Amino acid sequence: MPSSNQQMKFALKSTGHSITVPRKQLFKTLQAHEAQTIHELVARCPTVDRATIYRTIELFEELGIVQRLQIGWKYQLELTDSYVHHHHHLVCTRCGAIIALAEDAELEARLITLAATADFTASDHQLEIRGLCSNCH
Amino acid sequence: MPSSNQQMKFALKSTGHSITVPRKQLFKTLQAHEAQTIHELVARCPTVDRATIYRTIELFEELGIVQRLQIGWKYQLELTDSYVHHHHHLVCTRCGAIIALAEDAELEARLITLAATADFTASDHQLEIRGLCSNCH
DNA sequence: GCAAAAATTGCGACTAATTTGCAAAAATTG
DNA sequence: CAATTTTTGCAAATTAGTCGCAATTTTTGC
Repeated sequence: MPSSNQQMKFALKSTGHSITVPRKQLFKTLQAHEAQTIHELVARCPTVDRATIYRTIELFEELGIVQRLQIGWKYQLELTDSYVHHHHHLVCTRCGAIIALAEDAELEARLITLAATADFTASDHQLEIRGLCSNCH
Repeated sequence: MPSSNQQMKFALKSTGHSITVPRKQLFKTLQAHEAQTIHELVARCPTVDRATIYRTIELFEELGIVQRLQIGWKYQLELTDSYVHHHHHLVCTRCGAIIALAEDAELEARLITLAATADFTASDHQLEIRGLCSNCH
């Protein structure tokens, strides 16, 4: 099984892109956190220029490596299902915690079926559940 | 049953806010479209100042009247479940169409159960399914 | 309805976020 | 390794979002 690192390199190579230091750096940072804002990413990669970060995120999105989530006021970035285990998010509306929720076969199956009723071929999805976490009950 | 218009007015009044022309205007525009970016909203409400739009959206979010979705590159605004029937979104990755998908009891029930297993009290959720619409198959 | 009080808006200035052009640097090719 | 192609960093330019404040609109209590 290819490591997600090799997978990322293949995604770049196979589409004619180079494997560069900033790209590896950003990928590593993305792996290190469940979800993060662009601002956090910029802060965590001090050696990479802001413009490069924007450009790389855009490329990673096109290649299906990262996706954006709207959680609260600003969007957050995280690796897609191809790079981390598919999961959903529990967002505590009181303390702001973001908790990963493992995928559930029953739920996923229902999704596909539903989409199909609208003659829609689902390839991917994203679910956010808001509420109160155990600490904030 | 109160019209969603009356509901919006009550939400403002009961929290000590005024009912103003710009607020009614924005609400009406939000009702007229499934989801729209701030930019579209600004363009569709030429008589309302940009700053007022941002302030109103912020207020509407606090009052639970609108919510943001991250679809594609920029966030989109839409009325919350209290104002339009609860639903989810099918987003076509080819043509960009956003299709509303009616809620499904089985799905909703599963969500609550899942959240509960993480000792999380769900109050609200948002689901986006990406894929290809019937026209783009 | 009307005048006073309170809340909101529009405007202009301002700060933050994102994009772009381009020469220099790094990666890829053979 | 030299030539070619792709990226990067930097600075400048846009675009998005915020803020202070005087003018205007809403609301309140007759």
